[in-house]
Amino acid sequence: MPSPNLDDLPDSLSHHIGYLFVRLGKHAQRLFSVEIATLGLRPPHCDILLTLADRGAMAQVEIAQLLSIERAHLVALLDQLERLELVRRAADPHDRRRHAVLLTEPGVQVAAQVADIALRVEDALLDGLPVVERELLRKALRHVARDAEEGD
Amino acid sequence: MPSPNLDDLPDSLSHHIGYLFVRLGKHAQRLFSVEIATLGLRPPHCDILLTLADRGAMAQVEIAQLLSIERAHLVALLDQLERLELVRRAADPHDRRRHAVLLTEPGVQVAAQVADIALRVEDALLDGLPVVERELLRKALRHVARDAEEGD
DNA sequence: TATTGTTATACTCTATAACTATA
DNA sequence: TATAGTTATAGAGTATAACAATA
Repeated sequence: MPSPNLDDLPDSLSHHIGYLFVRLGKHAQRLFSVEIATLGLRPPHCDILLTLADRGAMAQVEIAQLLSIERAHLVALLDQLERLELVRRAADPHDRRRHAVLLTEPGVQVAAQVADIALRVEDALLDGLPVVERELLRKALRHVARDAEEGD
Repeated sequence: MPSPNLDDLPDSLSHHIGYLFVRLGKHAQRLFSVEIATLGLRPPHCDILLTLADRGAMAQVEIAQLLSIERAHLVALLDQLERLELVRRAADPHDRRRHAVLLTEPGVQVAAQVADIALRVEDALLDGLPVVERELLRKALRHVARDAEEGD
């Protein structure tokens, strides 16, 4: 569903930074979701692929903690990625409870495509914002996101 | 579930403005949801209360369009608000298909409480950000949110 | 005993189609 | 015909509890 006109909303919403975060988060997700749907993926799949591309093999519990995905939910996501042959679960020789999850050859390539799509989406999202302000925005968002961790 | 440490994530996520929007949107929702839960409310209920406080009586279809809530979903939300006696549906004399939705006396008071909670949540969210940067952030977010409307 | 992966369950949000009563 | 409110259904995200295998 499209976003409503910002100026028709009450000021208590349209000027509220928390509301704007929620609204823009949904908008960004929507733009990104449309693009990656062509690859048969949804956002959490992409978080996993990008993380494995960066970190190499990880246990499921490690992926879950890092990405704030419930251990229980991750199971189905990895099943789907395995069915697409983008990741595989290997035995961990040191701890037979664990599965080492890693990218396959096509998984590496799709992860690169996803990173590319992410850049294009950010560009579309911030089209009207001058580059200098864009970088100030990035800095401010990272600042607030770091502060948010303290309260957890 | 708490947010993971930003710096443990791959740069493709931790520096991506779209990802930060999604992440901060969820964080803001979580903070706000905890506060309003004491009133028996969830975020969409609050959007409705604040809108009615600003606009006065509205038809359901108008609320739905303004807040990007599905007409079908709005029905249950209003049922819940009616059960809490915060809004009521009145007959529209000009069009008997329409219901004029309006705040009750307690509804007006709760809407004011919600607006107050929203301000406190924003303050908690942006605790570490200097006021000047806070206003620059608000301006940038509103800019991006307005641009987003064009693509809809 | 605690941890890893798994299954099952439930609630919210979102999206869609179809029904009714009115226009 | 089209619109307003309603009902029902389904997918996705999130949260919780409980189980088997392993540490």
